[in-house]
Amino acid sequence: MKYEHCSIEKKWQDAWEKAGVFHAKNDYTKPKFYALVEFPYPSGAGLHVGHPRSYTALDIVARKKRMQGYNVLYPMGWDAFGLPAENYAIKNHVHPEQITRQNIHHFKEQLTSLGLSFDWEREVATIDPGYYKWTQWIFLQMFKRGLAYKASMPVNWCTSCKCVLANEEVVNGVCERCGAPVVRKEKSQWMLGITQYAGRLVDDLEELDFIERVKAQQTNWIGRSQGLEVDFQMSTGDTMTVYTTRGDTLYGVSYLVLSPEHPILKEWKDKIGNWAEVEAYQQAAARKSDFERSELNKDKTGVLLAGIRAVNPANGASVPVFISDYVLMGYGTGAVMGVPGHDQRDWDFATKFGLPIIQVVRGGDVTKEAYAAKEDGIMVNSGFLDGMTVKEAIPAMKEYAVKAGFGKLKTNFKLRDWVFSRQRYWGEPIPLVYCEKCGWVPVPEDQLPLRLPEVKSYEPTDNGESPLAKCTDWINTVCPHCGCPARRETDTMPQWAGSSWYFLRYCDPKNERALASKEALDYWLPVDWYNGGMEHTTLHLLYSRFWYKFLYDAGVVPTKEPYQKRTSHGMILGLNPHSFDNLSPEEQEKLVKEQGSEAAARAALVEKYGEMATHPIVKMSKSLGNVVNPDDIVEEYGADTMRLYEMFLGDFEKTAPWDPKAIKGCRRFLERVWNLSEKLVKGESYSSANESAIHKAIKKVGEDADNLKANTAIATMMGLLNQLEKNGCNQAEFQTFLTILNPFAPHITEELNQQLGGRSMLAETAWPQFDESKTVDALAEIAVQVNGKVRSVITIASDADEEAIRSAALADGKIQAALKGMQIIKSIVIKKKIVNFVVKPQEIA
RNA sequence: GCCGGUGUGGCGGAACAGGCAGACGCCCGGGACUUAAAAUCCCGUGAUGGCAACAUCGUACCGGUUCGAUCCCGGUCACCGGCACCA
Repeated sequence: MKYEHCSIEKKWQDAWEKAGVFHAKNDYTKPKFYALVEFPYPSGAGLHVGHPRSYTALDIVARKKRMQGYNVLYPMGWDAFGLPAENYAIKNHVHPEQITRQNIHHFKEQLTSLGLSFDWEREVATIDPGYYKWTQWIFLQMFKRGLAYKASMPVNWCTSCKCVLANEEVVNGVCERCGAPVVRKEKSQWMLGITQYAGRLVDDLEELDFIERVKAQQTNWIGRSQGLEVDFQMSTGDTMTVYTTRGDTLYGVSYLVLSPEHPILKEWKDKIGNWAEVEAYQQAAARKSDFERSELNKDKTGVLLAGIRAVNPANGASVPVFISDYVLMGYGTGAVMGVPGHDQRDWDFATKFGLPIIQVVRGGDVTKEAYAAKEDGIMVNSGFLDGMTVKEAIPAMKEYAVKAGFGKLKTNFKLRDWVFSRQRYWGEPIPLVYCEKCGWVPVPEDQLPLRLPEVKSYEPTDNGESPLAKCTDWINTVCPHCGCPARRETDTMPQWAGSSWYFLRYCDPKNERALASKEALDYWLPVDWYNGGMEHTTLHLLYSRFWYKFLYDAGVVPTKEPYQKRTSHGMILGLNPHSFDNLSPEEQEKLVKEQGSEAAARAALVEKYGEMATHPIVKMSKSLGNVVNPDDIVEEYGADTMRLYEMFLGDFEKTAPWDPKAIKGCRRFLERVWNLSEKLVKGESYSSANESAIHKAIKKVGEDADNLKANTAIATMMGLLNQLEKNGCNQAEFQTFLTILNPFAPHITEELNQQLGGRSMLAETAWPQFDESKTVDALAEIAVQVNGKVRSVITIASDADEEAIRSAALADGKIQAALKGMQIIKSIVIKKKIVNFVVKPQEIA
């Protein structure tokens, strides 16, 4: 028989579904394991080869855990609200739901064809009213606790999506989603008070098993700094508070500088001698985008506030006051003290405006640049701080400032509150009503879900209103509180809303009375292992931790943190067909001949295709024609081959290029497994000399599967197969081999197991045990070195003692030759590993 | 600039409680089978020298610790990712 992957894979996918082997049990007495992958946005493009990398990795973990007797929850769903479907709907005049449902159907077929062991009974979609009822419910709980509030403020406005964005959605001044420029716009928006959780979101990372770069990135993004607020007496009679993390440099202050948006300026209007100039600067600053203010304008500008002076509370010195757009209103107090000797920005500003530069930490040359003092720098010109190190001076000044009454300790965060409204149609309606008398009033919980109304046009508007604003029948309602006429909120929630809690719904997806039952949440949470993309670190991952912590405080969920372990897969890239390195040898030769040299050939490619041609490995893109469609791979090689290759192509956490040739190696492996099985069926192969190799493989494959090292697990099984082919094997050994291969290549292993007379599915077979004593070979090969260089290898019983090993080494012919005329000074013997003789030439008597 | 990560054959990558560097696979070369090709199977494959046994050199670079370093320590360089006028 031939290995026909198509029929075999279909057969077993149907069999698993029929038997329901992947359904999580509602038996809360069993040990549980909750494995989670990020649910996809069901785009029209269908599955990308990147998706299965994550899904297969945790599928292997989930399948193995099931075989080990765990009650495993490995669910899948759809993050189904979102702009692409809405934009498609606008263009083609179909309802976004219709196109989204089609895409979901297609995605599900694709996922099923990969043999992923998702529990489809627990499938969820964020667009189901039965689901978004609870998204709305959570929002209302936040509203009731003051965590959702409406504020008018400058927001990020995407000029193409015609919609506001959260700070996390703006990347290098452009929209994270569509790449269009983002501008500032003053708008009234619903906000979520994530900053109230900033401290906990940093601190609680510590006890979690998250990969380092995720922790670092979140910590960075939250950006906690602990410093001091210092009050300066002003000539205007009031005080100005500045924030600093470097109180130790207070003696080095030569000016103060405020943000041009600082509200106190208005109050000082009459006292400022050059108000017209100040006002002109304010207006110029307001016109600049954030991007211009930060990226393009490192050159310092500003205006002196004529007639205003400030008094340094440390030494009584009077210093001038400026406004400059290098100071941000949104951080700290919107005012900073200028210490040009030790801060490069202040140095640039002071140099431009001819302000004094006072050195307060010894070292560097402050006439040339600011000296960024290290912790062990010594304070000078700083009164009572003189002679201290910077490290000592920081707390000393804090203590002094607090005692003297001009300072107080302050912690600041870079994290901003979450802008939560979107002016689009295809999102969850915000369940609030505005009443002239009562203000914002929640839609009563028994009226949830508040459904999206049908509209004629999904087009976003230029004036910044949601498409729902045109839907007058829906908007006009009565106040649930007083019964007066009232209007509904027309903005919708961002896509991140539904994905902030979806993993809770999987625990109990059909519950109509709660987002999930208490028992289910208590049993399944926290998620034991969550894998997802790095691009979600400061978006989805941070947002969902915040929602979860809120629900913890509200008594809904049982733990402080939602995810015990977080890993991240590297992206799958493609080969660049325009790179010299990826040309065939013939093409390379031809091009070199044409251009004269390899360097010239490379230059010609860059000339033709741009700088891109210097990168042999690039993101897959339609324009390069290097996009790989998973369906094609499944059809040609089969899902098992696809799974193996996705896992074998490199270190899971690193980016890796898809090599269309290398996948053949995985297919060959499975064909050899198939052929060996055929031999066994015919009774042509037998032997049992493989015991130790089998036990080693069970151990190694098991450990690797638990540690996201499927690549080496597969290499181990390839090595084992090489041995089984060479030695021959018996049926029991082979079936053990099939069992450990099953989580990786589930279809072919089920089929062969059945052909060999296996009565139950491997998916329901126990993961084999290994015997530690049998993983040890009776004989060990030991390298023998002389002065650190390997001169020979001896084979000796593994349990030989040091003396026996030494004697055996000394008896070896090659070693005797190497030791001739040498005197052994020292010998190192490490059992089962190595012998090293340290020698020097023998002294001649 | 700050934070995190990574540098190993022609390629993807193994090996890190310090102990034979290059597992496994791809590519490539040779052979078997075939009328032939594909597929399959066997052999070889870090570099240099040698018919060979073998020798020397090799884990980005410089230095240190050690009997012994891809691994630990100090410094340098390059690349990737994140943040960035956050005081």
